Amino acid sequence: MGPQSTNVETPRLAAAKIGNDVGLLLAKLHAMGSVLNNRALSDFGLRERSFSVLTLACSGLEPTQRELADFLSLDPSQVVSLVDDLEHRGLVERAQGKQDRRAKIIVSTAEGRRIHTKARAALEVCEQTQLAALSEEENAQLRALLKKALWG
Amino acid sequence: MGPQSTNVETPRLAAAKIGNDVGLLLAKLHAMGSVLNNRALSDFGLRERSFSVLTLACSGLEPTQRELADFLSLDPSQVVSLVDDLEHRGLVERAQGKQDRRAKIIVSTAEGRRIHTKARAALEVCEQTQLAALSEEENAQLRALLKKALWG
DNA sequence: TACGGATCATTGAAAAAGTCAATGATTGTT
DNA sequence: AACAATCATTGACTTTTTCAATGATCCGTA
Repeated sequence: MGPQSTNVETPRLAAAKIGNDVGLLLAKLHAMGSVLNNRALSDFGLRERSFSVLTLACSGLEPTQRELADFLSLDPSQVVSLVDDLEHRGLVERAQGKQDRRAKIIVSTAEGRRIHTKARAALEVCEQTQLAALSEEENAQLRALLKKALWG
Repeated sequence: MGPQSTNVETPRLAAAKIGNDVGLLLAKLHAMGSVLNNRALSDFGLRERSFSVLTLACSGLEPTQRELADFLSLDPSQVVSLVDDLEHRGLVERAQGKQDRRAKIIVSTAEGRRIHTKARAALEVCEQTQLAALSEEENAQLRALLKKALWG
């Protein structure tokens, strides 16, 4: 089955003290979610990565590619590929930076926003599936803790 | 800066509603942690993956390679490579499965346990760094939520 | 103003990781 | 005994990641 599996049986190995390793817990939960997310996003020709870029492009924050790279923890060259793809499909556009002419600002097209809205709805179903074991309150708590860990 | 960066400045993009996307939050925190972890583990010739395998090998749970693959969300062929590497360096050994002679049980050597203890200590420093923004209680809470989300 | 070092997007090459199908040994089931 | 299923392994293949080099542009400083 491999990395794609969504098998959620409780493995006896969870007993190992590795089950307290935050790094591994994050990796596992992320891996599990990625499978679900990418599966759902494939209906829109998107993957987690390109969806994230599209989301930022739709945010109105007018991110530069450098900012996208920083925020998404990607190499700048990876952002080039992702934006290339989205641009070819008419979902985003490169605009010239306002203060800095080296920078390119990524903005969504109307079609991009249309796709994004639908994809986002599909993803919310995935999140519910992924965090089904958590109550609504715990769900919010998890989000808050992750955000706090990231940005204080 | 790319995926390697440990720059933790609060980016203005965090304002985007993507900041509520659990998948992205997990990806980011995981990516950030991986950089720190792999950097620390390189002193021992390990990476996150091989450390995880070593941890399970040291756990006394006598995991088979198949169990390692399932638990770590890896393809079985990836486990072969990881165990090959650890075995060549004398940190683990392949033992014959007890009920099933097809399966190989991965057990640690004395040297493996020695390295693991030291590596584990180094990783705990990383975790503290990564989760510096969280209180001790929140830290435990995060672990608990992640574990609950994974296996209820 | 002009120089010099730094930053941006981009390219392309190289390394690493992930995916997948096929295989021999072994298991459990009919 | 025969059959399908499972385990570890191999090898081919694709994708992702990493890294250095490049031209354009920005900024600080002389």
